[in-house]
Amino acid sequence: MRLVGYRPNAAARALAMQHQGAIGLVFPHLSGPYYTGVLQGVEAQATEGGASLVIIGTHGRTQADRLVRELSGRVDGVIVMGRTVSDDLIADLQRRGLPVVLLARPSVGTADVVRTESRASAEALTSHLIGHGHYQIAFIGDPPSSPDAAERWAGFVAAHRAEGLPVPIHPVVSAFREVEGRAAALTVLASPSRPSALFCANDEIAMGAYTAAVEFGLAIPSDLAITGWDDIAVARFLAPGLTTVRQPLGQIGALAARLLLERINGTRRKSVSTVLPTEIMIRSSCGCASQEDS
Amino acid sequence: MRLVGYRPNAAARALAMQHQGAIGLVFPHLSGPYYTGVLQGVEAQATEGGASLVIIGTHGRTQADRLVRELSGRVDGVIVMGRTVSDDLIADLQRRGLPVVLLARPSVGTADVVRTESRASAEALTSHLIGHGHYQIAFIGDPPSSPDAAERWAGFVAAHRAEGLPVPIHPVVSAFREVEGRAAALTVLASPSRPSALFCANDEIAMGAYTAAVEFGLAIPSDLAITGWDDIAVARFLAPGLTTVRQPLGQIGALAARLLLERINGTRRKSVSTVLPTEIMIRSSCGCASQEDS
DNA sequence: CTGAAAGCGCTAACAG
DNA sequence: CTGTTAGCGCTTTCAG
Repeated sequence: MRLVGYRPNAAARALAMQHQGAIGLVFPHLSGPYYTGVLQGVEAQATEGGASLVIIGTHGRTQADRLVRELSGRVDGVIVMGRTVSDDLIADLQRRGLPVVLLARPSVGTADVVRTESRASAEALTSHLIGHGHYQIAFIGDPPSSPDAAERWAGFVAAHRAEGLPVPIHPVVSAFREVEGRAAALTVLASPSRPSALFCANDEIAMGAYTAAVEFGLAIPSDLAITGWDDIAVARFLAPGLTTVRQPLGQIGALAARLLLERINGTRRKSVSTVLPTEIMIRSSCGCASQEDS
Repeated sequence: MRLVGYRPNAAARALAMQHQGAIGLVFPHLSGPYYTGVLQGVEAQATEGGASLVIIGTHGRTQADRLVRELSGRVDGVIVMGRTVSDDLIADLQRRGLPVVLLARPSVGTADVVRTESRASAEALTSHLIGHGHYQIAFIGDPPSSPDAAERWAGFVAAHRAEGLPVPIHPVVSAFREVEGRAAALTVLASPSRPSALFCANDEIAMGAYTAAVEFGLAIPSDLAITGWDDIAVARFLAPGLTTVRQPLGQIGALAARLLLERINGTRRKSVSTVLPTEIMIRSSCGCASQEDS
């Protein structure tokens, strides 16, 4: 049997070997550089490891659990990002013996976890703003919707406490999107107790805040200081340059994929939890003197 | 047999039904908003149509054909973007009866094709620059590497011809990336016959050109006019606002996915070729007076 | 060491 | 209308 052009049937092989040769990635949605940055890392490592990558966005759907359960049948393991599916589902997948890696998400059972340091950086960044003389800083974001946002909020609060300032009660709610960030910033800028600085939970919110500042005729950073999070590509192109916190997006995804593949290949048995470092990128929007952007 | 918690085995089902319940997407890479914008549209329509989405980036690999051939066994149809795999492979997939949709790529056989209008817009945009008094315009991009870039170059050349200007001989080569755009712009700005305008094949190249202009101490648009392509989110945040051409990224991807699903479901038999319209977004970098960005 | 046979878990065709 | 059986194409085991 030396038939040239013979193509093995993937489904038959998968059935016989009980092995799909594919991994799954579950994310909330794909808008913005954050998720796509992580996706890049996952994609690279998946093909590197000889596995296909099946992706699914939950888009806040209520039936996300059902979709992911269905997905789980066609893959050898799953990477779950943020607040996409219930803890129950994740526990269930593990119970069925499916390797699961959690990304930017609280741990469940024995699943491997990949996170980035958020709390200490948020505290340091907030202290930095306070050091610039800001005593009224608004936090724009939505902690309940995202574990990462929750940690940034915690660090934000901690800095106020450490500096002996009144502890902020609640954030100005905004999803991680530019339009919502603009709306939230407009609201807070119109309030009687207008803050002198905005701590935005990510760079897209910060972009919206820039727009809002322009609409209010406020100069950044003299009238209003702004900080972001993620250090997306545009951060250095904003005028003035956006002070923000860089996360190694590609590395996060790559690491998650590698951990998953190790579990699938049986290379590793004990679960690991990794926290990747972040880096505060000081530019001008926080009030620091303009300098060569890096 | 009313066992609760029964999970059908996807591989067995796929084998029995000769139907994978999945579609594939082949792209060169995921960097930048263009491909991820298209991906968003594909992802949304795939889950909408009840199909899983398997993605693969070729990253300029020489073995891209092999990878995609392997992928083709696990899906019911494939969307192929740009210059990722050989025409031979595409023809081969069709021969095996696999539905194929081509995206931003010349047609092969009976495959459905989704493209955006490029040539006429490029000609109009070039004429616009000429209308601003520019007689020395450099095209930065790499036509051979991308069918879209090739069309933009063709329109660029056509405009020179139509306006009775010397016809440009060749483009300044740069991949669709910011760093390469900056390098290409630096080269051309250092040349003795420095152009007064840069027609960049996409917005990321244009961003690199902005950086290069700053490094040369050139003011945009008075010393150097710049245009881009795609209208990515940051375009309006650049200072000055970037004049560019908007493509409906999400729609492109969504349409491709729908066409593929129609073929898979057998809803449609005759092949279609769609050209989606683009829109020139005039901001300030071309030399037009600053105005409210939209 | 080579070749036949028994699943893998499902669907679809077929009897009863 | 319900219950049984024969594949789907591969891997793996077991005889020969």
